[in-house]
Order: sequence, then C-alpha cells, then structure tokens
Amino acid sequence: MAYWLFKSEPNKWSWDQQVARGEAGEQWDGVRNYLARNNMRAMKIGDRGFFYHSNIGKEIVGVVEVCAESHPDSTTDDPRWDCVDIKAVKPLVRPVTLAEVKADSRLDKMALVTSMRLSVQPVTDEEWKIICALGGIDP
DNA sequence: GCCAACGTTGGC
DNA sequence: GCCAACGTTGGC
Repeated sequence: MAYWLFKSEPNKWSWDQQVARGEAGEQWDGVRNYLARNNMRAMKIGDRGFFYHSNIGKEIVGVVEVCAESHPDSTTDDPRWDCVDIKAVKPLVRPVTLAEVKADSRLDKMALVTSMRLSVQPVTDEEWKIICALGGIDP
C-alpha cells in the first residue's frame, strides 16, 4: 500500500465537505498537472492519503482512502486529465501544520516542503508514521 | 494583496 | 525542439 497527500484550498473543497460525502467519496477533479496526474494514475484502491488545507490553515487535517482508481476527469473534455475518487477515513486528533513539518528535520525531504506547489504528492512510509504520530492517530 | 516559483503554452 | 511569455499556485 502506498501513501499520498492531497492538497485543497478549504474555501473550494474542505475536509468537512469531504467528510459529508461519506462512503460515496468524491472525485479528485480539476488537477491539470502531469506529475500530479501521474501520481493519481499510480494509486490503487485502498491506498491512503493525507488531506491538506492550503492557504487557509496550512495543515494536514485528515486521512482519506482511494475508493476508485484513475478514470477520466468529468470536469473536462480533455482526455489527458484523469482523477481518482477518495473518501474520508478519519480526522487527525491534532492537525499537523506546515510549520511543524518544516521544523521537523525528519520531514525535510517531504514533497510538501520540497515540491511546495505539487497538488498530489507521494508520501513515504516513514513520513506517514511520523505525521500520524504528530497528529495523534494510529498509522 | 503581493510576489516568487514553476508548470504550461505557443511562436519560431 | 527551444525558450520566452503567461497563468496559476500558495506562502507570507
């Protein structure tokens, strides 16, 4: 199983909205970046990801699970863009802020720090464990 | 609201 | 196929 990180501006699509979708999940559409798309194409059902609020909050707030593998993005006719569906699993007991991630030397290789603008990022097993621990949840 | 970083587009 | 222009993202 692989781990990922999904970025969203909470005034466009927030964690609360994701939770409200329940088991049905929601397609992670609107990604127009090849690297982010390739990451989504690599995802398998059951892969887990962090849900990150950019701009407002700048913190990791929850855990999501991939519930549909890569398929065409219904918000565009352009065949280049695919997306996956994700559903909320559980919130972090304590959100982990970008400042905390940057301050932790164990996390300075994290894509969140090194590829700041990439909206769908891979997360290593090690990073996953560290952030779960910081967030007060079981990995 | 500003601005730096960076990915994409399009002319040549 | 290169590279300048442009648009968008996202931290501050």
